[in-house]
Amino acid sequence: MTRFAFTIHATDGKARTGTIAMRRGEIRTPAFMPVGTAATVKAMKPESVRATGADIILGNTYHLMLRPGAERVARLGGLHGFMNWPRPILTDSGGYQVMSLSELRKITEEGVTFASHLDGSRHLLTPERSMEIQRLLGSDIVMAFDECPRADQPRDVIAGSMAMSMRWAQRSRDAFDAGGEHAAGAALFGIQQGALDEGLRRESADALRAIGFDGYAIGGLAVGEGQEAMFATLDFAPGQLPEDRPRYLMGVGKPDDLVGAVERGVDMFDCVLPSRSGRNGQAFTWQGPLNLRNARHAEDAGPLDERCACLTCASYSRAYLHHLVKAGEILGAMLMTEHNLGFYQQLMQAMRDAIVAGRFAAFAADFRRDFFSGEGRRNGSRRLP
RNA sequence: GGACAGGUGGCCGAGUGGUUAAAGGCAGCAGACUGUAAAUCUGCCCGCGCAAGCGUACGUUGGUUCGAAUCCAGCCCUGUCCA
Repeated sequence: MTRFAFTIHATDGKARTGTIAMRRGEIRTPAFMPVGTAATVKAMKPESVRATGADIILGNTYHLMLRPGAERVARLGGLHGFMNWPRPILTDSGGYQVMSLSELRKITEEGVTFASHLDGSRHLLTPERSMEIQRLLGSDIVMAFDECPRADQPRDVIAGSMAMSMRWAQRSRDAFDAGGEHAAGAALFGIQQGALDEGLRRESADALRAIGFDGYAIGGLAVGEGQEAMFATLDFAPGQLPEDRPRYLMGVGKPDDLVGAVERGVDMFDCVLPSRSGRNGQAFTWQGPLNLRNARHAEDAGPLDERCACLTCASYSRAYLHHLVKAGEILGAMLMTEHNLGFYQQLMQAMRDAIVAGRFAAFAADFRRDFFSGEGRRNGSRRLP
């Protein structure tokens, strides 16, 4: 059985398309991975997530260790069976929560102590414990435990944080490798840090390369620096990482972020945006984002997007979705999430096709023209008679 | 017919002499959301004005007072109970 094999099928400029073969299934790249933090992609059944075209989803170490608990998931046979998602799962290490729950944690060289956001109880997360939790969950792609610092920190703070994350990367590697049977079937990704600084990114990449990982993530971006700064960093960061390994830009992003990042050599993405925005009434379309709460959709009988092949667009009007969203109906969140995740997967497929066809630049230009046309915001595609 | 209770901005509902264009909630109108403490959060929400400000406004009419949504009187209306 293939543990982990990344094959690049075609390249176009810096953009690449390929597949990652793993025991639980194949991942087409560039890939978008829906986020299922608490063993669920919110508002979606796993079958529906798969139907959108997702090959892999995320789970989260911090959230699952608090509830229902990693050992409990292990006793129940692992995360895949527990949540009925038989395909690959990537688990984040809890590194992001070091930032997002900053008011509830304390960092030392040993690890991070969190006060649970659920009941205030204290929990120590170390590289070793993070690896153990991800093993208990049965993760297919395990992420090294890192610190994801905010973007607005001084350079020496970023440098110190990055250096510690690299030491934690080595400890993650060692702990993962001691995982026996699980390590024989799963992959481990290292995470590059260094914020927007090319030199720090280089140091981080070299440190990770020396340790050796199955894939390399670019962390610490999309944390408030803005798209221009993120792209400026992505102009060099992917190239610092091994060319024959997948590059995963963590936590990104908006549709135009994805296109710009693929253009710069990124292979994998995850983001809560399509699922969260869906629950909050925002739909992504080829013509840009739509806020379905807006009154102008109230009598629009057309679909969210004429070009979208998702199940929501096949059967439900903007008018109906507007009603559901305004009324706070659960179905609104479900249909909107299904559309957004479907749209993201169609975007990824379109990028893969464009790379194979050797016309990625043209695709990106067309995409931006339409996405920023404002058509999506302007008016409905069809009116009630 | 009588006795109580009450009439506040689209709705519900605080306020009970001045700092009240009037709390708060809902509805409405927009905006945000990027390795998920989020089916969440933020702003606007009487009219005119960019603003300062001006004009209207707490059932209604009149009165007390320097000043009233707040006190007094008449009237109108609503609810509950009694006949």
